[in-house]
This record gives sequence, C-alpha cells and structure tokens, in this order.
Amino acid sequence: MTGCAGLASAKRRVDDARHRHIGAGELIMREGDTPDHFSNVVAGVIKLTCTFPDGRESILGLQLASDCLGRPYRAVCGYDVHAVTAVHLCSFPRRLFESLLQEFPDLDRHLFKQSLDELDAAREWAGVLTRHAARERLSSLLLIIMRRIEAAGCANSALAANVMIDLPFSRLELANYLGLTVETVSRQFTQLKNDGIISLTSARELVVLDQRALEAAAGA
Amino acid sequence: MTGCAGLASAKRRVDDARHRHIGAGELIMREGDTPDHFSNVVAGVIKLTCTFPDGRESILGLQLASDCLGRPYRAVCGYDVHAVTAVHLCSFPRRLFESLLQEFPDLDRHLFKQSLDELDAAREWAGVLTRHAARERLSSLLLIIMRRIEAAGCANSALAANVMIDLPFSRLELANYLGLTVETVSRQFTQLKNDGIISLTSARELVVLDQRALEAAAGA
DNA sequence: CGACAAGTTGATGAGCGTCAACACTCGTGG
DNA sequence: CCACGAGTGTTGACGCTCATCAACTTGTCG
Repeated sequence: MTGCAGLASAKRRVDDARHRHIGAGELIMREGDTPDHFSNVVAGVIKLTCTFPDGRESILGLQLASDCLGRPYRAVCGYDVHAVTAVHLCSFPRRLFESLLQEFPDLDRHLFKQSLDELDAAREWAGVLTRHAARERLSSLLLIIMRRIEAAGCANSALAANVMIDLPFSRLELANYLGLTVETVSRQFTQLKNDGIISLTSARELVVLDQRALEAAAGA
Repeated sequence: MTGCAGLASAKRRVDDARHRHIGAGELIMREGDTPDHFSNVVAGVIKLTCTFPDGRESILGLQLASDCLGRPYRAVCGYDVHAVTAVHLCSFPRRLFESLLQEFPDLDRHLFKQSLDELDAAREWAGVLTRHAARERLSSLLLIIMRRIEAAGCANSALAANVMIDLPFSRLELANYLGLTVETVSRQFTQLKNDGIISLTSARELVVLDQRALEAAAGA
C-alpha cells in the first residue's frame, strides 16, 4: 500500500498544508458545515455519524489513515464527523486543493479510485446490516477490522497465527455501528468467547483464536 | 438534471457505442466477472446483489437511469448485477472508454462526482439499516423512491399532491433490500394502509396519502 | 378453467430490546 | 492506603417484534 502517495508528494510542494491534532471524541465537522479545508488522515480513526430525532446515533462509515476528509465538487458535509481515537490530520485550503487536482491528474485519479473503494466498503457494510442475527453482524465487523489491520501491513498476520485486535470503539459505538444495543453486543462477545472463537483480554483488546469459526459465525 | 451530459456528447463522437436491451430479471454480470465494457444506464432499474451461503440474497445497491455500470481503474465486479425491470444500456469498450476519460476531463470529473453521490446514498442506506423497526425501514425506502421519482423530474410532485409510486420490486426483492422477510414487508404495507398513510391500488402500485406521516414513520 | 407464482393473513416461537442490578476500572481526595 | 464516585461493561428477567411455518387468496398465463 503506497497510501496517498500522490497527495503526499503534492504536499511537499505546498507550504500551506497544516497539521492538526485532534483529541479522542472531539467533533471535527457537523452535518451541514461547509469546511474550507480538505484533509488527509495521517493517523487515528474517524467516524461519520448521524443522529436521529429519537436520540439514537448511527455510525455510517469510518475514515482511517490515508483516507481523505472532505470532498471535491461538493462543499457541504452530509453527516457529523467525530474523532474516535486521537487523530492527526494534514489539511489543505480548499481552493488550493482543487487547483492541485487540476495540476496533478494522478492525484485526481487516486482520489477517484479511493472513493470507489469506499463505495465498495459502504455497500459491503450495507450487506452485513441486512443480515439480522447479532452474532453475524459482530463477527463480520471483527473480520473487517482484522482485514484492515492486515492491510495496514503487519506481516505476521499472514501466518494465520492468532490475531490481536485493539478495538478503537466503545461498546456503545460498536452498537451504533451494528444497529444493536450495548447489551446485545456485550452478550455476543461473551458468547464468542465461550465458544472459544475469541479471547477477551480486556474490554477493548481481544484475540481471534479461530478465524475459520469466526467466518462461519459471520455467515459468509 | 442534465444526466450524463458529458458521456452523451462523447458518445455521439464515437461509433463503437453499442445499445443493449436486457429483459427483466436477467443477469447482467456475476461477481468476479471482468467485463470488457463500460455502460451507461439509459432506462430501467438494476440491482447489485450478493448471495450468502445459506441462500439468502441481499441487495447492496441500485443503479437507475443516468448511472454508470462498471468502473474505471477496477476491472473485477464485486457483486452480482441483475436487471430488475427491462433495462436499456449504452455500452463502450473498456479501453475506448478509458481513453475517453483522459481526453475529456469533464467526463472524468462528472463520473467522480457521481460516484461520490453514490457513496452518500450507500451510507445513507446503511443508516436506514441500523434502525431496527421494520416500519421505519419500509417507510424510509418508500421516501427514498419518492425522492428519486421527484428528482427524475415530474413537476407535479412539487405540489405536495399525493404521489403515485410504481414499485419496480417484488415483495421478495423489497425484503432482500430491507433485510426483512416477505411476510413482514407485506404486514407493514397493510399497516401503513390501515393507518391511512398510503393506499395500495395493486401490489406494485401505491399512492402516498400523507407524506408527513410517512416521514414520521421513517423516524427521521 | 386449471396451474403456478406472488401476495396476504394467521399462529407460534426465538431473538433482541428494554429495564434493572451488579462488577470493573480509573481518577480524585481524604 | 483506602474510600468514594462516575463511567463503562456485564449479566439477568421479561416483553415485544419479527422470523418461521402454514393456510389461504389473488393474479397471470397457458
């Protein structure tokens, strides 16, 4: 994974790129905002959420390292954006960024490709959410997180050894992402544990003991 | 809505564009295919689905008129593609299309913008699916279809008059899209009818009598 | 008219939401 | 060092919603 290589090289040529550090839980953008900056996620986890009139919050998607925040050709933001963990951003003024896009077609193409990948991910997630069973949903999410960890490049995971996952999410966030309640999420965790599929070292730290079984539990 | 204006103008300059007509229910692409054509949807409704080992099918997304089928920078298809209604496509050989993209930056930008809109739609849909109640889900879907009908340009709907919806989907397809069963979908329809919110003239034809109430039922 | 698919309705049970009590962690202050 | 409290996670009991299975109705095409 070369990540946002085009962006990075363009960045070096531009003085105006600003680094921003954001604490865990902080609000980055609100629905309806028209941010004047375009950012690249350097580190951390970001959640895109919407809040319903009844107070429930849904997590619509995530942005991880090398993902982009904000978009060309569209100013307004369609959802709330929060930092889940501490986040490190690299920001460009909007106008500068759009001129960069014209100057560097490769950059434009890279962003296009990346947004198509995000589209795939969003649709895959919609597919997970159509599966009713709580166990299936949680297992699917764990597998997706696992894959992203692998993609991030820890070579040892290719050994099919037991993979350790450090969850960036609270139980409530998991529930909001899965369309379940905290209690149900918790119960599914202990069930997966009792079935010997995972091992919980702490609330946010777990080890996948049996990947095959986890995939079976995900129903795919 | 000018639709795929750039594509259309490019099309006129190209002999190789082929028109394809596909019957309702036919398979257009299978997951894993590497189609050698890139198509623009002229008319009809297309569903993107995936089938799970247990036989259940999920609808991941839809493509309507002016949407595109196939994508630049990625050959393999991640899901099955079926015609829901009769479909009219306008297809370009893949290589030709990719050279067109370089020749016409406007076209590239248009497709980029469109894919970002699709990303928004996919995330919005994920948000709907996190809401548990069957009534909320079906109401949300009806509203989304309504909006798309309006966007397609029937001026009279702006009058807030009763909107007629001609569903392209069977009950089973609705169920697969909503993550519910046929029976539950059917029950929700009759409940919305009994509540005076909609009126069912036939299984696939309904009138929205009270849009406000439908929005309330959607929970947003 | 008959046969098959599609849709509706009913009865029943399982799974998840809800409410409530309890356990654990962490930080603060006596 | 322990006491206390707030925040977070877990477990239990119960009710409601939706999936399941089944019967029936409607529509469509030969």
